[in-house]
Amino acid sequence: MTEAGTTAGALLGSSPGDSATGNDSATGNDSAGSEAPGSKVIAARVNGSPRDLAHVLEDGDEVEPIGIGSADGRAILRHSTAHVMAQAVQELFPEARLGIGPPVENGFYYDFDVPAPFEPGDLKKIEARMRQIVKQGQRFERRVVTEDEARKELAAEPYKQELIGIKGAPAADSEESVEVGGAELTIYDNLDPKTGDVEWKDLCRGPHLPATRDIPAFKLMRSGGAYWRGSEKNPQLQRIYGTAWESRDEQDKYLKMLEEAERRDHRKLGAELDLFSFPAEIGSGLPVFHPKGGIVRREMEAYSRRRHEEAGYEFVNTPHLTKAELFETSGHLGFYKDGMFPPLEMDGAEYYAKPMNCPMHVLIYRSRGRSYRELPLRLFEFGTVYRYEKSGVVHGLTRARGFTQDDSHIFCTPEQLPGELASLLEFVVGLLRDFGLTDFEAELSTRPPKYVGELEEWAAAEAALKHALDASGLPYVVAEGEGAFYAPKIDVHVKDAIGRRWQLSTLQVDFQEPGRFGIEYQAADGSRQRPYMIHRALFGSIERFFGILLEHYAGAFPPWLAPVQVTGIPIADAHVPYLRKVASRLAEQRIRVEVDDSDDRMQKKIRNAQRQKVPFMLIAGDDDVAAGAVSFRYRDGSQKNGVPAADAVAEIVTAVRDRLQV
RNA sequence: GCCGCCUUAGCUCAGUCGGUCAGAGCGACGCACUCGUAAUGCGUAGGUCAUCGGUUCGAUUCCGAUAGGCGGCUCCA
Repeated sequence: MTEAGTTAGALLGSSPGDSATGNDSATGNDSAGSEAPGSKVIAARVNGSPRDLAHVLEDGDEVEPIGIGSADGRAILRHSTAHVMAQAVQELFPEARLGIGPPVENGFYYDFDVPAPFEPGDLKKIEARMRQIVKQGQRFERRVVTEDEARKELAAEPYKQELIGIKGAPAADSEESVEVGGAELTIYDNLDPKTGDVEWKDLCRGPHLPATRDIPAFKLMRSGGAYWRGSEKNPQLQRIYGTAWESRDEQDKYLKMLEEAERRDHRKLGAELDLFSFPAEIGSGLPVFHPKGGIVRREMEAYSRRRHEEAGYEFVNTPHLTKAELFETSGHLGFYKDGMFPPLEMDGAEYYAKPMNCPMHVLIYRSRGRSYRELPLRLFEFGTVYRYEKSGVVHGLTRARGFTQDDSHIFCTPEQLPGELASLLEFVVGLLRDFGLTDFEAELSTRPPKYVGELEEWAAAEAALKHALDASGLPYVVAEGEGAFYAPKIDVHVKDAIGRRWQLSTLQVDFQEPGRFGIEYQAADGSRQRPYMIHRALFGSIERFFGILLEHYAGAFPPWLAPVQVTGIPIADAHVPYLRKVASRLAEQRIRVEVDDSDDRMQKKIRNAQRQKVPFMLIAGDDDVAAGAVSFRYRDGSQKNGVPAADAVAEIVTAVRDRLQV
C-alpha cells in the first residue's frame, strides 16, 4: 500500500535527489550494487501512467518501476536526451526556434527553425556542449502551467504556441503528443544542480530522467530537412537525429548493427558482385541486371513459376503500354495520375506506361463469357510496371521507377473468397520460407480518406481479410486508413537476418474494378453475377525482393541462388585439365561451375572466389589428382580435403537441390 | 517535389586557398613465376577532374543551371 505524500522514487528505493544534488551520484541509484545497467529505475508507472520519480503519490496508488533499459525507460531516456540537445542548440544558435523533439525507434530527434541548415561540424559542437550539460547534472523539474502562463513563457517560440493551441488534439501516439499530450499543460525546467537556476525549459508532457547525468550514452547521428508537423505545405525545419542508450555497450551494439547494415547495402553489393547497375544514361530508378544478377533473378522467377503452377495459376502476358482509356476505366487516371509517367502522343491518342497490371488482366477475363465452373480463375504474370517516383525517394532496387511484379489477379465467387484468402496467406508464407525467410508479420490496412466505392463493400472486404488473418495465425496489426484507394489490403512484412523489417507481399480484395469493367460470370442457376477480385504479389517486386535477399544474405546467397556455385582452383596450371573434368561432371548436373585458370597464384584465386562469395571452392593438386579426389574450401573458410570427386559432386548437387544454406 | 551534401581513371580515394595539378591503391592488359587454402614480382595502358553556361589573362578549382548519387522530409497505390 502506498503512502500519500511520498514520491514514486522514494517508494521504489531510488532517490532522484541524490544525483541532482551532486553529492554522490552513485549512492542513491546504485545501492543494489550488482544491478545490470539496464535495470536502474529512472521513472515509475503510477496507476498505469509513466511518471517522474519525483511524482508525489496519493493514497492507494499502484506503482511499478521503469528501468532505463526497458522500452518505456529508453523512450524516457531518449526524450530527455532530446531536451539536452535542444538546450545545447539554443545556446549555440540563439536564433533557433523549437519544433518538436520526441523519442523514436532507436533514438530521438528534435526539429529546429534555424536561419541556415546545420553543417556536419555543427553536430560536433552541439554534441560537445551536450556532454557538458550531461556532466553538469542538471535536474529535470516538472511544473504545471495554465495555457496563459505557457503562452507568456514561450512567447519567443512560435511553434510551441501552435502546439498549445492544439492541446489535446494530437492522437495519443503521435510524435507531437510528447509535447502537449496530457490532460494538463506542463513545462520542464532544467535546473543548475548547485544554484537551482533555470538553465533552460521546454513545453513537455514528460516524464523525464531525474537529471541529465542519468544519460549513460548518446550520439548525434545526422541532420536533415523535415516539414513542420509532417506536411509539405508547412515550412521546413532542420531536424537532428540522435541516439541514446542505457549503457555504452548497448550503444556500441546499435552502432555496430548500423555498420553491418551498411556493409550489407544492396547497392554496394550489387556493384561489388557485378549483379546490376543503374546507368545514368537510362534514367534514375531504372536498373539493368548483369549476367550474374540475371542468374539469381532467373532462379527466383523459375522457382516462383513452379510454385504458382502447382497452386493452380495460369500464366498470361500483357504489354507495357496502353491507351489512356484503360486507366480511365480503372480509375487510375483519376486517383493515381501523379504516380504515372506522363503520356506519349501517338496517332492522336495518349498512351501510358502501365503502373499496374490489373486492368490488363481484367481484359483477359472479359475476352469471353465466363462460367462459374472456371472460378477461381488465377491469372499470373511477371508484369513490369512503371511508376513516377518522386526524385528524392528513388532508392536502389527497393524503390525503383520500373520494376516487375510477380502479379496475380484472382477472380472468384463471393463464396470462394474466404477460402482463397486463407490458402493465399499460406501460399505466401510457404514461398517466402523457401527463400530462407522465417519471421513474418502482417498488417491489415483499412479504407483511406481518399477512396472509391461503397462503404458496405469496404466493410465486407475488410472483414474477409481480417477473417483470413485470424485463421492464418500470423501475428498482425491494423493500420487504419492505409489501404489502397480501391481496396483494403494485407501486407506481409518479414524480418531479415539483422532484424530489419521489410514489406514484401501484398494482398488486396477489390470490389471496385470488376464493376468498373463490368465483368461477369454465369452462375449455376443461369444468372449473371459479378466476380470478386483479389490482387496479390508475393515478392511484391522482383527487384525489391532481390535487394532484400541480397541484404538478408549479405551477398552470400544459398547455393541454389548463387550466380557461381562452384569455383575450381588448381594448385598449379598442370591441375587445370583434371579440374575441368570434375567441373564437367558438375555441369552435367546443371551446377554453375567455373575453373579459375588465370595467371593468379592459388592463394589469390581463393581470395577472389571468397570475395565473390562463391559457396563452394574445389581445390585440386597432385595429391587430389592421384586420389581422384578434390578438396573443399567452404565459404566460412573451413576445408575438407581428399574428398572423392563423386562424393563432392553429390554433396554440391544435394545442397542445391534441397536449397540448403552453407 | 522540398532541405542539405556529393560527382577526379572500371572501382575506392588523394590533390589544386584559380597558374608544370593530373596522382595512388585495386582492377584491366603484358612478361616472368607454377605455387596446397584470403593479395608473387616487374612493366604498360587508362581521366576534355559529371554535363552545359558564366566570371577571369587563365577554371578541374569560383558562380549558375542540368543530370546522376547520398542523407533526411513528404510519398511508397
